[in-house]
Amino acid sequence: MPYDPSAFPAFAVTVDLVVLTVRRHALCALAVRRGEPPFQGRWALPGGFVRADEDLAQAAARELAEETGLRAHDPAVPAQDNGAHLEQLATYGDPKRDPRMRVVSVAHLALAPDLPAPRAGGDASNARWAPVEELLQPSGYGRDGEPVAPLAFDHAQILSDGVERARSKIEYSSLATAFCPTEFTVGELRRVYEAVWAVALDPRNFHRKVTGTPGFLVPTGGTTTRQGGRPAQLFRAGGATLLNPPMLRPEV
Amino acid sequence: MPYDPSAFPAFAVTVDLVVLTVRRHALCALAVRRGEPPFQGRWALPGGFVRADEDLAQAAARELAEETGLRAHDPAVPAQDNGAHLEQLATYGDPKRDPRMRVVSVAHLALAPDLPAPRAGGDASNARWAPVEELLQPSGYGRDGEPVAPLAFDHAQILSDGVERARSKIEYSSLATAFCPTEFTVGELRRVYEAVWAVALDPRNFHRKVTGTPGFLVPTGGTTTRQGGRPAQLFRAGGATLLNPPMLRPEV
DNA sequence: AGTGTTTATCGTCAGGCAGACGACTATGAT
DNA sequence: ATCATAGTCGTCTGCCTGACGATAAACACT
Repeated sequence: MPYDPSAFPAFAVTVDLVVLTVRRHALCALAVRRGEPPFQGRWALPGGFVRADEDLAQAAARELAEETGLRAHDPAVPAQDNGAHLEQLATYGDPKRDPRMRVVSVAHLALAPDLPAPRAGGDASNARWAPVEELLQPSGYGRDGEPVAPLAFDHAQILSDGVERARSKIEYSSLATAFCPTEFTVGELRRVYEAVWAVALDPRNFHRKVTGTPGFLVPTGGTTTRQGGRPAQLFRAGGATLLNPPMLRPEV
Repeated sequence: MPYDPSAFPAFAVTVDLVVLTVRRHALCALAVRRGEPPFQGRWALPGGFVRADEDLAQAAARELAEETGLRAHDPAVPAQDNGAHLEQLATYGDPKRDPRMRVVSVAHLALAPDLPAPRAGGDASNARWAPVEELLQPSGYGRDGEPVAPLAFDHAQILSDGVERARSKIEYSSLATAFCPTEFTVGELRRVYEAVWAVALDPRNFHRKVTGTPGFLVPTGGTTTRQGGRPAQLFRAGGATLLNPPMLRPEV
């Protein structure tokens, strides 16, 4: 298999981002409006070309920062604040996925706490958080009646894969805390699970499970009543990244 | 983000394969000897360029067939025989991973039953099954004293990721049957788990678990004594792809 | 033929964990 | 004061797992 540089076809390589957050009890993804053809005016996942001297993870972190202002968590520094979880998702390379040229896209998955407001290069009307069910419908409309689906290119497939990855990964890892602010309550964490899985969980069993798993949550000592009702203890994410035994997703 | 074709750097895109099998109670991977620089004479994972009109999965299936003669399972046809499991693993794109040029490699993971003999374009001396521990050592030597490690490029990292994927995936899926021939016994399946995880499992509890999981195994009616001892029932893989609850990997 | 070895298969028992759900606590709203 | 809301602690029951005893059916010896 010779590596003669003239013997292989040239590809463009991009990174596309599935950026997920939980807003108003719903799992939402970041979508940006396309400014030029093809799919001009349609919504798509944020993304862009990988630069010549850039690693794939670097490119994804750069795009994430450009679109949301979020810094990506360095996996080597688990106790870092104010950063989003970022991981490689999958790579999409159908020869016809972009009508103009051969583009291979390395999709990444980012999980972020609820953010003040989206921005896309400072232009708010060209970026939005939309519930994933809206984005994944064959033809979806947002609350303002504007069409938000289907997404451009194969981005519906990418988003679907990203959502499925997130849904399964919070089962056996502490990743759900990436959707929470630095300090959070057990109830807030439970509402994250309920939003991502779109199910209702028993508050008592959930409390027992997460507080009984060593290393998952560490109490900060403080309390809050920001959710109403009795004051709740505040926690922050512990060092444990794997949940064993896992949190079980209820059957249907 | 303009898509001007001159505005992006050109990449070469390859597929690399982690082909795993179980031989002589050990998890083995397919390695091929490099015929030209860089890393000439060293062992590497099989792989090659993605062609201009080819999907990534097609390219991986083609490389797999070229190197092993195996056809890849079509995931839409679960009851297919004589095919290997093939799935995308991850993508590696460090700018310096290939010293000559910018190469992005989409690694794939293939699981195959024990095969008669490896072949690399008909040249057996340039392909071999090697235990993954040998291939992953900082400097490993095969049973014949020939150095087999370290692998070329970043292939040790890719192999390590593939092995970890296989180890975790047989926990919660029926993927371990991909290492078995069409018909197999419970004991043979158990030896697959033991080889992949490098642990010893209790035959009685394992038998209870796999025969008690609906849809995992379907008896064919036949028996065999090819492992010695009391005749064992023959099974084939059932339709179930997910194991719930999962098979638990022992601690330690 | 008998004995040992190997592998397969069935059973038993105790501990751990999850689902269902009762009870109580501490806030803010009316 | 009363109610609604959310949080937290317990109890009970059933399922699953790990540890391990016992039996079954083949082959290899002697």
